[in-house]
Amino acid sequence: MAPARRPTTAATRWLDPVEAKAWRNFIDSTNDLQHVLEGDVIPFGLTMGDYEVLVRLSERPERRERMCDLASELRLSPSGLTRRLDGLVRSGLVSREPSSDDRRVMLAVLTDDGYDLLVEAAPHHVDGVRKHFIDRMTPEEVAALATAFEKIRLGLLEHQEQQQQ
Amino acid sequence: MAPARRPTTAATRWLDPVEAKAWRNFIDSTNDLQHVLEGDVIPFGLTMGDYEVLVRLSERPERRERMCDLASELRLSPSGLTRRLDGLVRSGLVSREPSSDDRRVMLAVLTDDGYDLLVEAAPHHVDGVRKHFIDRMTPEEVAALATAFEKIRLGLLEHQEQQQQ
DNA sequence: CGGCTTTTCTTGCCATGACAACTATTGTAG
DNA sequence: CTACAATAGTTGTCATGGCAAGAAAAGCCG
Repeated sequence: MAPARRPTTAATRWLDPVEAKAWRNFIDSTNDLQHVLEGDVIPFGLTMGDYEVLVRLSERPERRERMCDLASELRLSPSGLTRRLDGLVRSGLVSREPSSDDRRVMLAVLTDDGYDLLVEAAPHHVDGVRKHFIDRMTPEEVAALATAFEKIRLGLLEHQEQQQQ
Repeated sequence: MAPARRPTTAATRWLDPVEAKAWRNFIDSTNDLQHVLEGDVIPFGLTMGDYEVLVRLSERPERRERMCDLASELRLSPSGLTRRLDGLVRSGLVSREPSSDDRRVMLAVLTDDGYDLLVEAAPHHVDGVRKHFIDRMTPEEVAALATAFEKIRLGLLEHQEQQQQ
């Protein structure tokens, strides 16, 4: 997005109309989508953030994962994850367990209650994803989007690795 | 996203592999993209939220807009926008001006300083959008994405209008 | 005109999450 | 083996932003 009146001296390649439309529609959709999907998990007493934690843990062997790995998957800072887990532990959906390998490490473990709630909530979440996202597109568009965002994701990953050095 | 072991009784149409990939790549990209683009405007003392305010105002006639309209464009609550403007007003990039038409209304006005800073920052932002988003895709993918997200956006808009009734 | 509702914005209070500082543990180099 | 560095997690403090309540203005209806 650019200011309405553009500097004439810039060497920047501005977005053409199609590119601008892609970008703006993407931004707006992302925002609205997050809000709408939030509504699908509220009846289960969850935020989308909570839900994401349960999903990621459910995908791990033994339904457990190191805090730092979970944090980077969820794009949360270490402290952010600590506090998110505080809430989930209070509700009994997740428990903390010290690792036997490395005594610095704390494992987040999905409890049976957490798993049951996830199984209950997931259909509603997926219905929402279908209704507002997947089923709005043609299968060709879905496929194009999958490959496009795969490239975007990998590009971002590379960029972040470079930054760390 | 679904739990790793799925309920066998569900009537939900789960996501097939391509759909799941599209969804997950979209989610992850969105998160990372926001973080990266944030970095492009930090050198100008801005957050992406601030930057968005400046952009929207710059696109309006007279570079001014009613608070409530701006809030809904930016997907911010009224109070959220009030506080965001507090910061921008303090930095002198935006000023508040009561409307002469309707004395309830407060107009947010982009100052000359705000406009100048936007003009300075925009090339860097657009470079980032190109590098990490637009230029990662083929032109066909960009076009497909523009139409796909157009439909998604309109679908969400409809849904939100229905909810309001 | 007089009251009732609606709209617009602001403020109090709260949840989320980031950064920096700190502790504890592990890895590494001399 | 001992120091030093790197890693993992928690806590204090702060900024962001949402909801509910309130104030002020506008619209509507009898």
